[in-house]
Amino acid sequence: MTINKSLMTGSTTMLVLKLLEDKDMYGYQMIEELAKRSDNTFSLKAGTLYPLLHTLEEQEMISSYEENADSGRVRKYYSITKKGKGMFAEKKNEWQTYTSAVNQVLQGGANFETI
Amino acid sequence: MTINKSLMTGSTTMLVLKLLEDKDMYGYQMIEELAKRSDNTFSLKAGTLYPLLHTLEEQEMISSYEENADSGRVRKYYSITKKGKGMFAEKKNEWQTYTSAVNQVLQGGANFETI
DNA sequence: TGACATATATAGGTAATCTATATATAATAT
DNA sequence: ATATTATATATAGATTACCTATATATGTCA
Repeated sequence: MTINKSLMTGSTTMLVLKLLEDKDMYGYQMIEELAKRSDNTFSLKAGTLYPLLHTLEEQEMISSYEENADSGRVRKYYSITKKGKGMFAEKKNEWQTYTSAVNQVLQGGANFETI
Repeated sequence: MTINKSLMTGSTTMLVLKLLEDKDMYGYQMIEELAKRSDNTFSLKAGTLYPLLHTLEEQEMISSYEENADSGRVRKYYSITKKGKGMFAEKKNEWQTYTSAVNQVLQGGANFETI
C-alpha cells in the first residue's frame, strides 16, 4: 500500500522526535528505522529529513554531535532536548485528537439513528 | 484542542466524500456537518472546500444540481458518483494503513525487547 | 437600516512534502 | 584496478493542499 505523500504532512516531526526519545540516532539511521518500524509504509526521503533536522536543531528541540563509526566514517548523531520532549508530547496529543475526530466522522452516517 | 492545519492534509477529500456517501449536501452544510461530527475539531474553511468541490466535480467524483431552499435561496447540492465511491474506498484504505503505521512507530521504542 | 448568518466563489500566500542533484567515503563486484 | 552500489549528509527548486483575505448576494433579526 503506497501512502499519499500529503497524508504524511504534519506527522513527520512527531515521528522523528519519537525515534529520538527512544535513543540518539543519525539521519540515515532514522530513515531506515522508520521504514522498519512501519513495515515499509513510510520511506522518509533524505531531502525531507535533513532540512527538518536542521530546523529542529535551530529551534533547540534536538542537539547534535559527531561520532566516529567503526567503519571510520563520521556520523552526525542527534539527541532530543527537554524542549523537544515537550514538543513531542504536544504533537502526540494533537495526533490523537485528530485521528479520533476523523474516525468519528468515518463512523457517523446515514444510519446514525439506528445505532 | 486546536489541530495543526498540516495534519488535515490528505484527509479532507476523504471526509467530504464520506459526507456525500451518507447523503447529498451543499457546501455550507458540509462545513457545519464536519464541525458537528468532529465535536468542532474540524472547521473546514470555505476557501478550502469550494475549490475542492469544483476539482472533484471536474474529475467526475461528484456531480451537482441546484435546488430551492424553503427560504427561497438557491443551493448547490452535490452527489457522489460511482467513481467517487471507488475513490472514497481507496482513500479510506490508505487512511487505515497510514494511521496504523504511525501508531506502530509510536508504540515501538527503547523497551521493545522487554515486551 | 444595520448587523449578522447563510451561501458560493476566487486570488494569492504559506508550509511541508517531494525530486533532483551534489559531494564524499566504504564495501562489493567485475 | 575499477566500476557500481550502499552509506551519509546537504541544498535548490517544484508541487500540492491547505490557509487568509476578499468579493458578492440573499435572508433574518434587532
